[in-house]
Amino acid sequence: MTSTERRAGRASERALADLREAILDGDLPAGAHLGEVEIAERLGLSRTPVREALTRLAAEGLVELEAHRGARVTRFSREDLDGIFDVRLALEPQATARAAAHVTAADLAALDALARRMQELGAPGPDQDLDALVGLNRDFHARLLALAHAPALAAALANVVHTPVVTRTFRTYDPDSLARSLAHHTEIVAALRAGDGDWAGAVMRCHLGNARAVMVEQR
Amino acid sequence: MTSTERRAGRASERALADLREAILDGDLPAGAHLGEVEIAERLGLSRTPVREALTRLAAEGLVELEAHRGARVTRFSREDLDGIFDVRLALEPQATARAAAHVTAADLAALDALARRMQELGAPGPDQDLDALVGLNRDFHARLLALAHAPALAAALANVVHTPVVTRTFRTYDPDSLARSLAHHTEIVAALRAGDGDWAGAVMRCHLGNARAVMVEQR
DNA sequence: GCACCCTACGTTGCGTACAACATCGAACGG
DNA sequence: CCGTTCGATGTTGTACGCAACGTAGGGTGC
Repeated sequence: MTSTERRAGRASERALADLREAILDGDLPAGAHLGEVEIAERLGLSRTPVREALTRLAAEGLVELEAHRGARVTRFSREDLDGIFDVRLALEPQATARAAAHVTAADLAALDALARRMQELGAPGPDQDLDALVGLNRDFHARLLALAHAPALAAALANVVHTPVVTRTFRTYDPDSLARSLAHHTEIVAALRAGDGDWAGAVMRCHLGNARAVMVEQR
Repeated sequence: MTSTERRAGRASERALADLREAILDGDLPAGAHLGEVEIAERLGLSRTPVREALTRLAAEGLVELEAHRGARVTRFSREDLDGIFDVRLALEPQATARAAAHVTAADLAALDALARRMQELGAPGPDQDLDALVGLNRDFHARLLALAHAPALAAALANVVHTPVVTRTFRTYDPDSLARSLAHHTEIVAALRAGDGDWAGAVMRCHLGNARAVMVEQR
């Protein structure tokens, strides 16, 4: 999600995407040790592109590098998480409000489809699939952020909101909080359709407040 | 290339610090082309650590990498600058307000010294030294940010507020704006001394508004 | 038995060589 | 004379080898 995706022939790029995906999906748990040689062999590359990928992941904050002791997937404490929500609350409502000025009919349709699908998958019952929500949620927020047309704002968020934490915790939502969260998405779409940025921003603020409560309680 | 040079610290760290300083101080102007070999030879290193430094600078947004075409110092448009101020306005006042809760007498003394020195150096007359303000200003804001004890907030700002732009523009302040700006620093110290975070945050908001006006007008 | 040192190992950090790619210039053909 | 193509050249991208560093384990001295 960084703005510097344009470099590096396939190898380094692939290592970066692969590692990021593995971390975000939880295949590499927090605190896991990442050896350069191990990763390189697993991807069929040399250490060089792997090393570059790790450097960039470290800049994003997804991994931590210790001198001569390798890389570890970053661990987040409750305080870290709280600080992250402070930043999100300061920036994401503003971004959402701005999105109202740029949103097109096609964007609305796409966001609406995502929101509705999430409500289907999140509804209690045999068809409930909390894991599938993860990707959809990421997509929804990413689209919203892009619609703000505020690159600096997006960059600030991207380097702090390490979605692995937020992403993998849908299972920890209690039924009421989950229902609220999914309803917020739908309400945001409604607000954007009405062209009311203030409304959309306010809903996002609710959305984050609700999420923060779940996260903080969980730990 | 001698073994004594290497002892000073990790090569890539030095390359990173050196390059960042050169960009922030304007020795490397915006848009300047950065060749890996050229930098490597200038620093007496191989391309490897230089390359790592460039990768990290790209993640910070200070340079842009184009595939097989090298790195360039990032150029900022007026829109970019405006977006950066949006982020600063969303985060820095909050950070300043939080600093009030953690500030110690020693911190206050250091901040006060910085603010007073800046007022001396900024005052019109033969002793005026606008260039010296640059470093002091960076230091002041960095200390303030650290006092907030909010790592996520600091990280979000660090990856967006590319001070090169802000830093080198003290010469473009008109006398009134400059006087206001320096007075704000002093007032922030006063607010912190009074333990009034709201006041401190409000001053920071003024400070940024004033700076934004200067920047936007300038371009 | 305990503490300390010292050695052996695995890891990262850096240097160097080679390959792939992009750009620019000149020669050729229309 | 202009456009196109092919080669020359410089750059970045990748692989690999060596050295430095940190760590752990065994051995020795007390």
